[in-house]
Amino acid sequence: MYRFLARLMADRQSKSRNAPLHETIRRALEQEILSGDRPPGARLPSETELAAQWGCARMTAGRALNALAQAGMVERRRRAGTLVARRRIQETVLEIHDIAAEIRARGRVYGFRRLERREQSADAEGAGRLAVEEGAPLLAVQGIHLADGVPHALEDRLINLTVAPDAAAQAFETAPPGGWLLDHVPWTEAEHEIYAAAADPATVRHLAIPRASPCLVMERRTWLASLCVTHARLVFPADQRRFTARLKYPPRA
Amino acid sequence: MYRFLARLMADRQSKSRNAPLHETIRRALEQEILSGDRPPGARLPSETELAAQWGCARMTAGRALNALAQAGMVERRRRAGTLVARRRIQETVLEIHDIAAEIRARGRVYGFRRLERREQSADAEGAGRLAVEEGAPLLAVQGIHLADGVPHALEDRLINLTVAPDAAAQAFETAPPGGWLLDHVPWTEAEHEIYAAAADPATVRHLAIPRASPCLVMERRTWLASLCVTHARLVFPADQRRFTARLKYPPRA
DNA sequence: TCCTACAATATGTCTAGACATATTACACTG
DNA sequence: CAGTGTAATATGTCTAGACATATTGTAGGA
Repeated sequence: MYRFLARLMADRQSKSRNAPLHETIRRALEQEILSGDRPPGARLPSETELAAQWGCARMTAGRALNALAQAGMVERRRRAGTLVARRRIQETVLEIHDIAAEIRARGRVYGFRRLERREQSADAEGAGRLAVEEGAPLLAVQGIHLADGVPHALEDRLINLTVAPDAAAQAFETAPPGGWLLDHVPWTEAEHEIYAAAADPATVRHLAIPRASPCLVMERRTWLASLCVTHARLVFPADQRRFTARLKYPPRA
Repeated sequence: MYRFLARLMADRQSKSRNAPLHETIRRALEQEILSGDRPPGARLPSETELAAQWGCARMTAGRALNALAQAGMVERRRRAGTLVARRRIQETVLEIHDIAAEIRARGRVYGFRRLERREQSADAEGAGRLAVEEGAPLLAVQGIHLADGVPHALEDRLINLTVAPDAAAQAFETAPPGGWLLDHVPWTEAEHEIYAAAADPATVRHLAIPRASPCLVMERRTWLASLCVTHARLVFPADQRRFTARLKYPPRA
């Protein structure tokens, strides 16, 4: 009833005339929080109060508050109300692309050269990297990613053949295992680790870089439910790769 | 009407008896997508169809679909319907905490020692780092973060005094600028950059590490609307820091 | 044949209710 | 004074409608 009234009120108070009401309310609250009017720990109006203020249904107000909660800006607790969040984890979104895509995006020609391929039973190291029992069948692949024919990264990969038996039929001679795995083996979880390290002798040789020069290492472990599918260690010479991330959301001012 | 009926149906089909219906529907659809039953590009049932299938209101079905859309698993377009997403950017969430918090979380004592503090006009380098005009008033602070008294990271920071004039009154002798800024200057956006580099002579001296040893560098730029508030460069010896990230969401199987 | 108008469709937004449930404040009791 | 039971409160979930709007397929016209 009187739907147009709520819309009118919204229009009067918002800059962008076409934004939906819940978005307008969300922005208004966000503004109050960012400006410092509502410091951390402060209580926002209840859904009922907001609904009255904006002349809308409770659900519309709730939607705005839920959006803020999902962004981590506020915390909602029954009976206690909606509180401006205290803890400010800087949650940042890192977009990790395929190496091939990354190289091509920079206008360079991508290539892959396999160094080694070995089917084996998991030794202690392999078992640890893949979180499987010792003796489980593994496929170990080592290769180099090339940009314009120049070594760009060294890849050291283990594949759990119990989970991905089809991988045993692949040579991975000129195409890296990463792409094939993505296309053929489903996964539900992934862990990434990024750190710096000095190049070890093998890396120095394969990437043709100075002895002990700094490298950026990325390790990725992929899971299908509770089973580890694959573990990859990618070593980039320091000047070849950096990770950039934009903020996901302003947690507070 | 017959609210209990929808609940009954939901209970029959879901494992966790107490999950809300929209969550149950979301999980069911997610399952179909992850299992490959609905490959990328495939169409999910429309809200109306889902509502009929589950015996619920259209809004409840829509909520489930919206959750999937927000997670990037599906794409929703009017008239076209809800399609399983194609593009698979590996969006990973990196949680970047305060250094002090990070150190204390490992049960070590945190400390900070200021090395240098200089108010100055932006030179070419500073102007570039803060994206301000040359000559703008800046505050440059250099210091060391300590864990149990041992150097843990070298911080090199620039603060835009035009945006954060109060910073000029701070000494930052034993407390790093980062914490103060977070508490006193609002910001709306942040950029992070992570890369490896060899330690330069100054870093070697301050951190007491071997010459040219590998370091992990994090640069952070913080913005308030369109104005850059501060730029920080944190240099960690390779063994002192690594970034770990968990997958945000399974983009697909 | 190409272009346009129109109808069908699916999502987007919103309402005004309802009951469910966790949490808190407070009064009451031992 | 400490513990307990209870009522109030705010969120959580859901319904059965409504109108809005973007997009697509199709039929008809130039």
